[in-house]
Amino acid sequence: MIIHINLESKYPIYTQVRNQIIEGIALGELKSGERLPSVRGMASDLGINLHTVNKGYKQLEKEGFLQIHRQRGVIVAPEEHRKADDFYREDSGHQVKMVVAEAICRGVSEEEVTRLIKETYQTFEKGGDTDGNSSH
Amino acid sequence: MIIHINLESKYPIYTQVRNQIIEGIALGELKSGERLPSVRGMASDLGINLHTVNKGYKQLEKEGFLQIHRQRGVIVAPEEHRKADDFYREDSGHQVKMVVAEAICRGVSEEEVTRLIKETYQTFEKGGDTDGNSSH
DNA sequence: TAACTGTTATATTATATATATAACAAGAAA
DNA sequence: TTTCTTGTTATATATATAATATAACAGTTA
Repeated sequence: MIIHINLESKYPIYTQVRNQIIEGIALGELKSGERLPSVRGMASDLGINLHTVNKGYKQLEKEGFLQIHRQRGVIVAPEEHRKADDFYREDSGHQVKMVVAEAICRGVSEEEVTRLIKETYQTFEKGGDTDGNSSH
Repeated sequence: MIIHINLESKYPIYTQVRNQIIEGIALGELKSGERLPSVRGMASDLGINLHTVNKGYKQLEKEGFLQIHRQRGVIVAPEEHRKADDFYREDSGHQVKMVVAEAICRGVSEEEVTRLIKETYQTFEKGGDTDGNSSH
């Protein structure tokens, strides 16, 4: 999977790495048990420091998306391990709250937001999906 | 309108101020043309520095939510002035993308996300709404 | 044995956040 | 007119975060 770093982004580099790995899992490009590049390999590919990659990996591990073994490397966690927990629900609840608040302020209706959600789901799920992310 | 600052939050103080003002507008607590406390007044109320308040106000002005006049103070911008533009659409599109990606990774269905959107809209719009934020 | 793994430690640089204090200029109110 | 209030600008300081660089460590794998 290919990750693009935008040095002009308002998001820190390790967050861009984190986000794009989550997108990769959602797209089915990264499957449970699949191995990710080593921190040195990924850093070298992206032209960034290994500690920056490590910071993104560590956050993903804390959030349940990855499993890190000191010598075996980094793999995508099994689905059971990344189930929705209270931390996730609080976090996504806050994000949705702000998206909706901004939408209301800008005169964007619930139907428009719902359509955007639907379209976004489709962009993630249209392709091949062999990791059990369908039929939920 | 009452703003609460959480010094332990992962969000900077000026962002908390910004977010809660947007929530206030969405809730109808803050109406178009309504005046906000001066930077000094708000800072004093919250026990923070006036520059921190100013930073939040400035961002909201840039985003079209507020209008700032050098001597007259700060007012909520009229609805026409805070219509959805390309910057907003790109920004909210990215936020929605990440919310959906995380949801898919955690086995949360489109229907569940849609329901959360609906419930969030209701929490904002159930009360009085006299600022034209209905029927969109 | 040699190469590779994430980890830890130390150091440095740059940027972001938050505060403190002072002064400015223009509008509003007395 | 004088006084007060407004956001703004400037300067300075402190702290936290982000990113990099370099080196070494301890197991795993080849």
